[in-house]
Amino acid sequence: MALGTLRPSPLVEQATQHLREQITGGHWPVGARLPGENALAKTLGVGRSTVREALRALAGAGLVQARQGAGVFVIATEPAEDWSARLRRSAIGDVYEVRMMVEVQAARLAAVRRTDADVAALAAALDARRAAGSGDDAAFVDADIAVHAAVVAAAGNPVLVDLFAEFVPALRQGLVELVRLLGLREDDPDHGDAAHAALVDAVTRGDADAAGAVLEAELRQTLAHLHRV
Amino acid sequence: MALGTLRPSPLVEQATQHLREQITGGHWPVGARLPGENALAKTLGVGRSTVREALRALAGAGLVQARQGAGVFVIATEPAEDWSARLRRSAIGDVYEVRMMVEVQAARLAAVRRTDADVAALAAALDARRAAGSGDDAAFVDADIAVHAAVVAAAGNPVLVDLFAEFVPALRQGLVELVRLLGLREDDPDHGDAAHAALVDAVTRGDADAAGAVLEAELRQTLAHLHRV
DNA sequence: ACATCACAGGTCCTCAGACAACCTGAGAGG
DNA sequence: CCTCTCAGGTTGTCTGAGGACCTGTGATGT
Repeated sequence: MALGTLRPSPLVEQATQHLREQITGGHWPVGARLPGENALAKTLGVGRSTVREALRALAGAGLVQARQGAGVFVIATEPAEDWSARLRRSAIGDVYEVRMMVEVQAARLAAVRRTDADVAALAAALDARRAAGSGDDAAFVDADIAVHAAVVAAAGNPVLVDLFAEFVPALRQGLVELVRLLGLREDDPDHGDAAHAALVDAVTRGDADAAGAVLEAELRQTLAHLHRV
Repeated sequence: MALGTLRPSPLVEQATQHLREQITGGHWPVGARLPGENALAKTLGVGRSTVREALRALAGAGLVQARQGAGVFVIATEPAEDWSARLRRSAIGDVYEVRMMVEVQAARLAAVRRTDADVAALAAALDARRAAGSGDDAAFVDADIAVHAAVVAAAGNPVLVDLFAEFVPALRQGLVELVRLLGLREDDPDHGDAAHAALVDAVTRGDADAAGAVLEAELRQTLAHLHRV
């Protein structure tokens, strides 16, 4: 047995835990200013550098934020639950509706901002989707999502890319199920290739209205299928 | 001076960002041992305390773990951090752009779906915003955000409500700063009350086009201010 | 009376140095 | 081959110092 587990944890971790409890426990609400480093050091009975490292750990966790000359402020009271996981628990219809709202606007932006590199990536993703048409369901869904991700990436907003990435797990789960249940790929001989090609073409041409319309039509159709289930 | 005389952001954050990139970029895979604190200090051109705080921030984010006497080890390469924290680090302009895309569509949806309870909540939020017009900046920003949250809530999609909630901390931080820096409330005698009233009115009447247009105009104006900073 | 400005105090930021606690691997000894 | 010892390197902690920055306060001028 490791005797090391009995030894007291580093002071920094004790201090971090203590401060975290003050925050999550509501003693210091959002927006509150924490006592100064010297005061905290005295209160906790540790050195100033130890307090600084504890505060830095909380900052890394997104609970506090330091402003030079002003103080350290609480910016969140919870470790912020995983939004992506919450999405997976939500109704797929609700998720898909929001995804549609975001992605249609992203496609319009992409048509305006896409670079040459974006255009090449779009073409490659479209080819990959065609190639996956004969593969298994999961691989096809992945390739399909990759095309949509490429469109979002072409909008040139990193926050947008991150946001779409949050949707991917939930989308993947829901779409694989949908494809299996309804056999969409059999209903549709070209596996939706025409719609995706039209989307990529519109973005490449820089036609925002067409890009938005084509994408919205495609997504609305899938959304209708989801509501049928 | 390895980092130059100009300090756009605290050295700790620069060091944290640099180390984070090494990890997320795959330069240091999971299980790898980072160079010693003294070595990192020399490499980054900063003091050992600064390196320690940067490492502590990464530890708080769950990327690395320090073992006394052994070294600092990578325990995850993915930012495993929550989406909301990532938003706070993103450029406020990018965040605001995405927020605009989402919220304008939400407003259109709200105009179609709002219930009587939604209408009452909207009116209450609008009144609260008026009352906060004479309060301090933070309270006013909170009341402003509450109106927008009420609009999003009226769209009747729980995923949308969650998504907007993720934006709130980043928005709050950015807007408080903006209000303080530019003194927007002084430029605008009615504190943007007319625009908000028009938005609430359009949603109440069920006019989707008007709701989307009014909101887009207001958000685009604020976005322009952000780009001026 | 109001607006503007300078300033002092408090706060965080960064560095340097010192010592303690601890882990790891190499080598001595059995 | 196994065990023990130990030296070197590493993180943990504290102290002291000075710089940079923010904010409220009071003096000043209009």
